[in-house]
Amino acid sequence: MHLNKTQILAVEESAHRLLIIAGAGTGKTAVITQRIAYLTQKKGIPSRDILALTFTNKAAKEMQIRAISIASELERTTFTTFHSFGAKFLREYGKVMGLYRYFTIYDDQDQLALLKRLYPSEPKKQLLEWRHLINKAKDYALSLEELDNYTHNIEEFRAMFDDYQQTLRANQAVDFGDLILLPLQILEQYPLIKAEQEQRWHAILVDEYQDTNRTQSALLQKLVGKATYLTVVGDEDQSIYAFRGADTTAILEFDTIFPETKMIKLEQNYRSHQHILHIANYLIDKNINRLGKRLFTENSSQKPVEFHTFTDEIEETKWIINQIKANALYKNRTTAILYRTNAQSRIFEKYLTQEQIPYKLVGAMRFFEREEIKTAIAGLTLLINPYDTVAFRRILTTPSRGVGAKSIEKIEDLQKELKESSLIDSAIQAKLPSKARVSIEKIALTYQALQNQLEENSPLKTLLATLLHELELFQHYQEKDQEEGSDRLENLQELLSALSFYPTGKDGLIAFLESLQLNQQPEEDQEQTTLNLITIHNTKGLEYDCVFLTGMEQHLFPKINTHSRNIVEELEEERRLCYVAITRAREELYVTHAQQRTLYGERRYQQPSQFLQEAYLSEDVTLHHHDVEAQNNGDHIYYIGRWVRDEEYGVGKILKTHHTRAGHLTLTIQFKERIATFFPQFRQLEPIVFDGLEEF
DNA sequence: ACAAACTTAGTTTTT
DNA sequence: CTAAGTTTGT
Repeated sequence: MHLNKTQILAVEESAHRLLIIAGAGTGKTAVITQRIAYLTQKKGIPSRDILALTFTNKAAKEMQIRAISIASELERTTFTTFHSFGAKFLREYGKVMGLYRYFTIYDDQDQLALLKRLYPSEPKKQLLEWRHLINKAKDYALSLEELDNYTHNIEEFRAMFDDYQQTLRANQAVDFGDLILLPLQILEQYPLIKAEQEQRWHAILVDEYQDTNRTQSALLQKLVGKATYLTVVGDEDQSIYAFRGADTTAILEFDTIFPETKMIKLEQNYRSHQHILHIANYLIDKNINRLGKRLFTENSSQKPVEFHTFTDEIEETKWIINQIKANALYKNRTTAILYRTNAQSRIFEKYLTQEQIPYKLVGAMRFFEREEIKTAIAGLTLLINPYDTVAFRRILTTPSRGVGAKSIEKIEDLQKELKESSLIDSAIQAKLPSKARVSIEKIALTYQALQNQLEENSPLKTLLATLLHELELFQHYQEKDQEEGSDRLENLQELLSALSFYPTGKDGLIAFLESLQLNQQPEEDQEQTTLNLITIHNTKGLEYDCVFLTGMEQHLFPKINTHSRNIVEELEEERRLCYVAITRAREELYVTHAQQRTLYGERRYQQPSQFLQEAYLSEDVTLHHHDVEAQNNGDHIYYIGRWVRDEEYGVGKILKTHHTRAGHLTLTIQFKERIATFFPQFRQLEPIVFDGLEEF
């Protein structure tokens, strides 16, 4: 691996606090992995005392593989996500917070299910808001007093929060927020554990630091001792998860949190060619809130970036697919069609299927979020966490077993009274309608048998197969598959085979469940597939030879909630998102928009995205029209003195027409309020005929 | 307790 | 337009 001068500086920096600002495609993974190797080899830090934290399991795995390929002793280094780290920490130290080793991890769905059970009559909107506030409180480590500022009904919210928290604990469950917050609280409250942890890690490296939330940042501070080498790598321009609690102040103010920080910027990009990088730089420069950097490349200029205008989304799709067909000759080339919202993938799927072109739809529905998988997981969870009411409820109600809301409430109430008794034991003792009673007894018997199997160390695969069979889940989902033509049974089969890689017994099962709850299941490599359909958010960290950035239309991208208080901040985040999209491309970039599009079953006129204007640099971009009318008339529809109506500025008169060096038309127009110059195809502009009206 | 009819709201989502 | 959620009827 050849490193440039700056990269070497970053790898060998001896400061204990190092902030590496690494722009897109500047080789940050190479730098982190090389630095880990350097720390072990030159600074004498044992490889097992190094902790590398990432946000996704994929990134952790990738980093681990690369590190080990540099130095095999790095297989002892811990590469993990913040959340897995938290989970592991809690399995070890959670006891002080009343958590047993077998606790369950609740995802967003489970959280909502729990809230819904606590407050069955509250409208969904309220529950969603509460969940949002709960997560916010945990992500930002807010005190209850601070939290009061976020809600109108303080009393009600506090009571709800208490309820929620107590139920979580009674269930022996934690949510994602707890995975970070509880370790932080343990470190705050137990100085002995803190002292132990400070010694534990001699070096900590954090990837994608721009995505840390406040709690993660606070946890990091607790793990870092004076002698710890702390290295964080990030890029504020690629922070696209603010809406989920990521807080760029962590990276922007890193040096105030950790004094005597050395900052190194990696600005040489090895991924994209010059035209692509130019427009990316030009666009992101419109953001105010950044540390500021300018990527450059020595990659020679190739094909300019192409901007394409279509009459509607069908034309857009057809053209893109033709383009892909034409380029199919190049093998080993990766291509991606990017869009802002998942719904946009549909039309591409439709036409690609029609043309029989294979593609991969990335990240639409995650494996472990599928209903049948969640049910199977619930079944297994109940086996090791007999207090998990969310899992219990799922098992009791899928398939329909004659056990309804009333019965479940009775069982849970009884369980609360009996305290130590498991939910299933409580169910046996509860007074229930006969139909429910029969179902419960069957379930109890099944669990008795499974419990035995688990203790006898039967293979987990056999165990799950028994569970699915005895609880009639195989049958249930087979029927569903026939009804709706789904592949649920197939997914269950996949789950079974995944299970065969885990050791037997409780520990194996805990490990398996945790890997599912934290989305650690291996997935195939997206970049290997030739054609990918993917949302821009999902492309972070990925790169493609050829990128189609589609649906570049105002209100679709940027997509901004008009009720929002921080429109400016949201717009900046959208701009960063666009920056991420552009910088995914290695060789070819096509940016497309349609003038009309059907959204929510309604035909709408779409204005071109403001980002088209903001990224347009005439020497790097060529413009293309696929509008039949405009092509026929050429430039003739716009001439000096002609009146036009612009969607934003209203009516105006063309003062000047001009052709750029690249041959594109610009118009200078006198509007009522101002004079403006722009490319007509970037605006919703139409020539108008006046009946002798010269005045505005 | 469950299924069928009706209403309603539509970003992005690493863990 | 659709998918998901709510209400209504058996």
